[in-house]
Amino acid sequence: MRIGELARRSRLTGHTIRYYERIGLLPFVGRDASGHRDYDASILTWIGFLDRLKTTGMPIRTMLEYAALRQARPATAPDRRLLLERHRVQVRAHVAALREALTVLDTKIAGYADTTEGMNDDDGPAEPDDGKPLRARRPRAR
Amino acid sequence: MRIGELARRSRLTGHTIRYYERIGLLPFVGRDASGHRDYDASILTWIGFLDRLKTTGMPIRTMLEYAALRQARPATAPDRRLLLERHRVQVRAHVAALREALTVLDTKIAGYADTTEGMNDDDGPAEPDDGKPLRARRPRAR
DNA sequence: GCTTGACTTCGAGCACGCTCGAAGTCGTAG
DNA sequence: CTACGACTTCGAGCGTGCTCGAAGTCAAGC
Repeated sequence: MRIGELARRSRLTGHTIRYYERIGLLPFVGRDASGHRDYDASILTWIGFLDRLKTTGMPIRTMLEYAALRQARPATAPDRRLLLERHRVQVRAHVAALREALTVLDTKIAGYADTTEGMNDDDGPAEPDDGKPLRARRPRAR
Repeated sequence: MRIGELARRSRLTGHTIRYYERIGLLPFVGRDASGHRDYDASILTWIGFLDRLKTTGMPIRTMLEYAALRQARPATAPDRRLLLERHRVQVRAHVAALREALTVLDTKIAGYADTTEGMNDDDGPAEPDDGKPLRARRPRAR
């Protein structure tokens, strides 16, 4: 399979596939007689998994770690497992945050419920402020 | 309240607060005698709401739309409602995608379950490929 | 009077994840 | 022989959302 077909089937662009190869997310695949990338269908499984990881917000840098462990073949399984487990914790937290935010959204929308008549134009009362932070600050690693 | 205190209480940085004001996400607030921004505690409610929207992945550009409707005071309530409802649809879809990806993650991790002994080093069999796309392609508007 | 620290404005820079175009090669169809 | 379309490499550019530093002002405490 050449890059064009893989692009169609993976719903990535050729450009993105080459980019992924460049950064090491996709293996450096062999070229055919004309110098074109020649993919095995099994690559779709890997891309599919990467896509899931992407969906869950895993940064490329972490996918690279995982990919590297996979490359460094044998017994890196425990490391990979740990990596995924750690990520799962974050995803679950993210889902929880989303669900909470969704209920806020629901409430807000409900507040606009009959507002065709112009009520509730104030986006809710100012909450009594307890001085507590709105959410945890996450300083960025540098 | 000056910007420092607001920063602490909102868990934003002063820089970010000024940035938000610059782009119109926060109102242009009055300055005190020394030229310092002077905030009312009610701003925390707005920032808190923005934070929820951010959590749900709403792009700033959309928050700006909402903010603009809020400014353009009276009867924009139906528009704001519509905006939030549309966003809610997307958030729900995102949550669904996350949950699905989570089960994939669960399966993967389960596959590594007893891999302390070195089994399952292959990240799963290549799926029989049906030629169907992995997920919908979303061309970017330009 | 001087230092300190919290603020001000302004504009540049950064991290991330692509996205795209230029210029060239290759193989097949007409 | 030519045109085409699909590919190749390379490197620059972009959209998003901050992040940061420089240079200056101001008020309070010593």
